[in-house]
Amino acid sequence: MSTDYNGIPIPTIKRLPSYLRLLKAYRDEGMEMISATLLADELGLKPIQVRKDISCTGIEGKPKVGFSVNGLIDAIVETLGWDNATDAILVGVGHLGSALARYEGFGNYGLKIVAAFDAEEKKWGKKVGSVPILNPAEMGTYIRDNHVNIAVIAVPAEHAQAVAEQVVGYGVRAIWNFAPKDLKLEEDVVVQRTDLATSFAVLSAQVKLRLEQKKHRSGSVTW
Amino acid sequence: MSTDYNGIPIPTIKRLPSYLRLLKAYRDEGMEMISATLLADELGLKPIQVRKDISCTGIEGKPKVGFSVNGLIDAIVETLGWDNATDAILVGVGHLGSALARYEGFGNYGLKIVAAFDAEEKKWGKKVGSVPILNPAEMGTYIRDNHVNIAVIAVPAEHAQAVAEQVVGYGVRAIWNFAPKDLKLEEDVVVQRTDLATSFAVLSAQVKLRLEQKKHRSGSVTW
DNA sequence: TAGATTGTTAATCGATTAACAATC
DNA sequence: TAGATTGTTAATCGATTAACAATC
Repeated sequence: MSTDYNGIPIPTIKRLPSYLRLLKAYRDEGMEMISATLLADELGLKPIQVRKDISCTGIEGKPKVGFSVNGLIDAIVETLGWDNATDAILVGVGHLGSALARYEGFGNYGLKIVAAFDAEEKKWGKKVGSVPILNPAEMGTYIRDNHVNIAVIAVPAEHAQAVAEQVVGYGVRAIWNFAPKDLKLEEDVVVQRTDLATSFAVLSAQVKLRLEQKKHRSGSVTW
Repeated sequence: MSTDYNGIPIPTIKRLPSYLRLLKAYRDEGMEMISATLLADELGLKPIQVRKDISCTGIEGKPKVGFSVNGLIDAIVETLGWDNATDAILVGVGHLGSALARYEGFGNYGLKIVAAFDAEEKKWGKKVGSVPILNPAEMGTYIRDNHVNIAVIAVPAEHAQAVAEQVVGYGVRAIWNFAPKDLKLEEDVVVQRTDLATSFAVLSAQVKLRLEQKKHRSGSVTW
């Protein structure tokens, strides 16, 4: 009975949104079936990897034909839990927070930012995009009354930990953290950090590596 | 001679910025030596992993004492190639692009956005933060004259591929792509995608898994 | 039918983790 | 000295990839 199921591999989960985007584009072009081979080619992946990923969604294909585009779309959406929209609050309406509040793509992910909170009094009562900005003092009431489970944190790094603890105290179970700060929270709170530094680190390290390789090569033989 | 060196493991690279942030904070508090144990504890990692990561930077520690805080900071900065600032251009000054242009943290990563380009004529000549917004027609000249190697792309998904090809044509060697689109480019162009969908996918999948586990548990035995 | 594509099982690869000797 | 911490070498774990039979 101790299945100890850890869900779908995280690398697979990270690729699912790319499949989904592509599939929706193909669907809009009227395509009904699609092969893993084509998806792989389009995304620069190996067909076998795409098939493995797809198998995680529980969808089965037909040899020689491929997979149902609509079937795959539904399966991925369901696998990611993007089928029913989840309400979330945003904390911190600075430059980044504003951009997030105005971002229209969240609907595709089943995410809806229903309210924003900011420490600056002059913002209270205003809106960012279609999202009302409220006084943080109302946060607890809001979270409890609206059964909000997810908080998007876009406050300065030095306030992130405190804000996180606060919203968790009010009942939030998952945090999407845009502040450059590693949060320490109870085990059972899901935290996902989206960090520009981390992302850029991979880019710069690769650029550096390329430069060194080029140097090495030109230093030895030219071919 | 065929070392076939692939550089530092990507998971390690992704953790380096967290170490760096923490180390800088400790340095500012006057700490001179730090142990992998403490770093690990602070970030919720295992000491052995921190030691392995640190060893990738080439820094050596002293048994019982730990590592030099300043030495580690320098080594990480150097490993990531964040030691000398790189000029980059930003393409696309929408909500997200504006937030990126105004972001003050890039200095810490050795990244400097020196110019922005946007298709909207009314933005030309204006500034976003301290970054001038220019006519995309000038992009080629700008990139070549200023030897720009990195482009940050924050245009709508449907234009991302075309913009990427364009800047690469002008000499850009690395692209930080914020558009929800997988770019197909020559092998030797470094591309890093920072995608809200991907990030959120991991969060939602984990939330979904937790809910299912909770359901299972309450369905069977309570313990 | 022949050939492309699927799904499964096994092999490989790389990162994490464990064990432990070296050392300040 | 004793004990904490390092660095290395080996074991484990998990994801990717390969091989191949099944099938439309």
